[in-house]
Amino acid sequence: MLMKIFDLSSRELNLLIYFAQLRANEKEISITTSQIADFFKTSQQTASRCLIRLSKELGLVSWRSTRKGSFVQLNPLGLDILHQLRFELERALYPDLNIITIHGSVFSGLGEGKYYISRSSYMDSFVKKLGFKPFHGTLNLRIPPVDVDRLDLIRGSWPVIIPGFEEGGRQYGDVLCYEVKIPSLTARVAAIVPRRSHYGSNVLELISDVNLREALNLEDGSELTINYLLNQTSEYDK
Amino acid sequence: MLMKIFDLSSRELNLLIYFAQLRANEKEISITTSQIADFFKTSQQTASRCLIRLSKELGLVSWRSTRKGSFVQLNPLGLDILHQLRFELERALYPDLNIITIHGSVFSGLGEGKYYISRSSYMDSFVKKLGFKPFHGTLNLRIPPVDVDRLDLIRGSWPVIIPGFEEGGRQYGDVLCYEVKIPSLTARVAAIVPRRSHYGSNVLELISDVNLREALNLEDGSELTINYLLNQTSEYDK
DNA sequence: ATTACTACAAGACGAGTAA
DNA sequence: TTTACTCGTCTTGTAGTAA
Repeated sequence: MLMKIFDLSSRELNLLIYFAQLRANEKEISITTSQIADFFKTSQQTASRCLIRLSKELGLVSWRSTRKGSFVQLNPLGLDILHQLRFELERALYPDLNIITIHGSVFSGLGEGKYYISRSSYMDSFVKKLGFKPFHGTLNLRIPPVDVDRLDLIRGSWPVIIPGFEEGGRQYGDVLCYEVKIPSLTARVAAIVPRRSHYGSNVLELISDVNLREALNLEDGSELTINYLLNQTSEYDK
Repeated sequence: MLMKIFDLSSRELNLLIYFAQLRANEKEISITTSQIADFFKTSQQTASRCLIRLSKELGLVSWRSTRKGSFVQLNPLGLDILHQLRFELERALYPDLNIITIHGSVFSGLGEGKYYISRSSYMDSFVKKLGFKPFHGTLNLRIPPVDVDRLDLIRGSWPVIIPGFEEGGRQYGDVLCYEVKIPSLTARVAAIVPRRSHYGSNVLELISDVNLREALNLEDGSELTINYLLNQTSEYDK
């Protein structure tokens, strides 16, 4: 489950930041509870308890402890919290930023997106949560490096969550959507991040109530601009 | 006094973010404690106490309450907290960012900086805290808009604090310094932000143990590049 | 409506300590 | 050395309510 920054104490939040600064999102790092306690000027017991809660209760870090020390790694949900915080902070410090524009170039995927979104359980949720029935296909966009930072900012915002399900013994995960606009197109469009917390990735899938390839006369390599509005009534506070 | 993000509870931090998103750093906003309580899914009483602590105890917001509601404005120290958080978060999410480069163009000030830094009490602190005796003058730099964002990032880091004092019935405030490097110059250099929390401002004063104008052969309008190293042993945890 | 007090409940913290 | 338990204390949140 996606978690919100409100649900964390200041110390837990700061601990996630501390771990990320030590590159604990890339690899497991070695640390002791006393080191953490020293850094936060608190007791070793509190540091230990904090670590237990972050891993067992909240699932934000992977963690194993031995008699000689602890080993910690941020997991995707933990990184997600930090990106949420970044998003809220950017909105706080730059309230004039109302729109995030990113560019992408169209490319053909393996048709996986098409297969996934056409599962009826997903389809029903799309209609219910986004208010439109997607065309049975997705448009893949590759985002240039210079725009990935802004894409991560979008990922840090609270998504429309299309819940996962199980079908035929197979697990289908939650799908995270962000409603976007394509300039001079009235159609409803949403960007899909198929797997949770793929920060730094440079691909995006678009769904729409129309066939975007036809409507915009796109082919592989075509450039496309999408806009994300920051101050739309968000599901953040629900 | 400058405050650290560790000293705030999660709710206080989130409340500052919330206020800033409502543009409470520019102008006083009208809000009720029940609205805050709803937003954070807590009680009206807790919201009230939180507000009291943020204003009376911590001095991070200006606040007046009436029988009909409250009026809140972020003060510079509150904004400062958010920039500190942004700095730590950027270091967390982009740990490869080790150096911040900003450009500036030299201009002549009114000689105020020279007057200020040559107060003996400041001078003594410079030697003690920075480890060098500044040349009796400052170099003014004007930062182009595109680099102001990075300048704010530097301002969000924990500064070397040169304490203020009183002399002849006049108050001299704390001076905040950030040690920087000028490429291909071995001299010690520090950037000064004369007044606290001037986020968004586009000027900077440099002090150094040498006369920078002479050493670099600078005149008004000359371009200068300065580097700020992120992972220098920081005073952050002191 | 509001804000914010008091009183009590729930939760967090740290000292001591076992493993 | 570690981690992490128990337990007493202190802090923080909420309900009721006054202004």
